[in-house]
Amino acid sequence: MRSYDQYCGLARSLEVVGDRWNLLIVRELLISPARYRDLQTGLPGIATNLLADRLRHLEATGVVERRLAGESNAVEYALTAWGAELRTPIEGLLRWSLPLMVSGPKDSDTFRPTWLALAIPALLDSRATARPATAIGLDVGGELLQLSATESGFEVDPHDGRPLEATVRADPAGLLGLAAGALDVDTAQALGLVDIDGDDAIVRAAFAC
Amino acid sequence: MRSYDQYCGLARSLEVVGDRWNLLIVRELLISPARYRDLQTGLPGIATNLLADRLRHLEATGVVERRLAGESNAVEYALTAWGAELRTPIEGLLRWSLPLMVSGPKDSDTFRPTWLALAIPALLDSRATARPATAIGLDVGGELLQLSATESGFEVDPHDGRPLEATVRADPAGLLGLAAGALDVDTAQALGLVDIDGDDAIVRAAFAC
DNA sequence: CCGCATCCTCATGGATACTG
DNA sequence: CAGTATCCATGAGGATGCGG
Repeated sequence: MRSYDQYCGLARSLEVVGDRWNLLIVRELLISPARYRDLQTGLPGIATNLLADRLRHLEATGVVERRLAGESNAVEYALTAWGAELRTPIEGLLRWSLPLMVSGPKDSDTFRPTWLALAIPALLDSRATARPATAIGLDVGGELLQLSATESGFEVDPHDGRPLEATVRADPAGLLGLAAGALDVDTAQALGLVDIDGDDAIVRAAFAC
Repeated sequence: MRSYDQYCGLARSLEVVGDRWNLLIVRELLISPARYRDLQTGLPGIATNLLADRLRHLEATGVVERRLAGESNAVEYALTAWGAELRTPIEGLLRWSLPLMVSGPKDSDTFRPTWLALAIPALLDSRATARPATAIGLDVGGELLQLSATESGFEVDPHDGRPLEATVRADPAGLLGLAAGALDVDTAQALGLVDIDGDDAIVRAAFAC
């Protein structure tokens, strides 16, 4: 990134994360630390030279940490504490993007259920008042995720095998609509966007907050 | 901007505002609607073909509105309601950028006092508890701005001529440090970063919230 | 003047192949 | 697996032109 040469926080932020792919790499690492190969598959379409380039830049600027993890001293990338603070502006953009998402995926779009691990909490937290202590399974695209309420907000993680109070088989766009409050459970069911297994009062409570 | 082809709100946001200069154009328009020429001077370094290109794109995507204003039917650009909602993620990036700003401006950096109209409220509001009803003058780079507390948060605008309770002549980096709480008034004065004219208790109260 | 459009050059991005 | 190297396509930057 060529410098903007402006003494402005936004310009300086963009010199660090404004280049193409940078924020999407941060997105992947906010979901979880990852290997080089994981990043390639989580970022369909990125050229390998660009990924290497961006990772070097993000490491040099203090956003990303490169470390050797595990038995085999495998290369692993993770966010630094400062890099993880990008969660807030990214959640802001996720909320802002809602009008762009309601139309659903294009045919050419790839979709990874793990991306919901950022979007659902961002949408729910922005309107949360009561927080039921709930663990709900989200079966989206065949992958089972787990929505749970914590003290600090909502979390979506890979299902860890613990018993779930209900399971929602859902279409990605429908799930976002529910999380944003743009859609209620009855309508979503009527439209065939979600299919609830178990007590749907639990699901209603979680998405009605 | 070439599409990322991902059904992810962040990716779709970036397809709208992720290209170089886009968010800086939004910054200028968050400060105030502007003419083409105003944007050129507020965005030093932008090529005129790029500015025209970006404005077309932002208009086509519904972020910016182009309208004819004033006597002479002069072309004016302003944010749409949706575009103005970018204030939240931009404020997030402004807060995130603080570690990049404490070192002060480079020699090659340009600086425009109006940029503080976004940064100061973003930094103050993130830690605001009590809000004194204060109108403080900010004399930075020779331009007089006015910091005032409203119900919804802090505002920085061009000085409108009304009486000020105090005036702070300040260095940009010092002012950001004060707003972020990284610097207190005594230290800033001792370092010669700020020079207070009038009752400095007012200034202390405003920046200590 | 203002609000762009055109032209040209050079830096960056993208796709693919290849390597320690 | 974790990247480099290479080559081509695209986009950025700067200068200039031009109608209103």
